[in-house]
Amino acid sequence: MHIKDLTIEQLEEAANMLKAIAHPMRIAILSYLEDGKKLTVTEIHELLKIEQSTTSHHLGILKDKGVLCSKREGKNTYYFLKHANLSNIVNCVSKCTMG
Amino acid sequence: MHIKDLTIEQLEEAANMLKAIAHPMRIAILSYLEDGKKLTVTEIHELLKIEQSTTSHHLGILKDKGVLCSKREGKNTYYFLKHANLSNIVNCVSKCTMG
DNA sequence: TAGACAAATGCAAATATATAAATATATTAT
DNA sequence: ATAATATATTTATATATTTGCATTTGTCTA
Repeated sequence: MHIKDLTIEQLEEAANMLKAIAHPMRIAILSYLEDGKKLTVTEIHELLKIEQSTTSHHLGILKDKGVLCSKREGKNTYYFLKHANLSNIVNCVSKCTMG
Repeated sequence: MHIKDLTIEQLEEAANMLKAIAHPMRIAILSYLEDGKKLTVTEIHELLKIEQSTTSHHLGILKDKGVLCSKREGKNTYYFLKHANLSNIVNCVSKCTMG
């Protein structure tokens, strides 16, 4: 199956995933979740120096659009990449901006 | 240099590129521009069956954000990928939605 | 069960985006 | 110069997104 054969629904799903990623803070979040790393909301909120609720909101968007998964452990909720190869997207677009 | 070392400006540039791509019609446009292919506005407008002005608008966004380049030849303007590896982004996200 | 900590949600204001219709500009041919 | 074709821009309306504050929900521990 080839990209050109995607239905409008599949194009929309792909667009929604990319739209979820297409935000400076959310790209930063993904960059911290490479190699199967799992981080809590608080850890990300402190790493990025943004509000807890804003962090939670961003994570919710990424989860809702199928980019991240979450797993509750006690008081904490760990977030991690749903598909390892999603790091490629961030790597690829980063490369375009870095060089 | 690693992704995590991106400045806020670079994160924003990367986000702007992804935001430009993150639209069903614009993903479809990129899928037609694989392998260095060059297409005119009219060709894309007919392939995608969307308004000419809408097509031009989408192409303008992709060009403005550094995803596409354009080259005028007579009456026609040909659009093509700025970086070949940008196809990877579309391929990657497509794979996630296809299966 | 009360208190502390972690995360998620509802809300509102500011900002950004999408679409199409109408119009404008650029290029070629007659 | 004028007409025809290809693109681009302007404009307006509708819709979506971002952010932080305040609040709520969930979980553990004393």
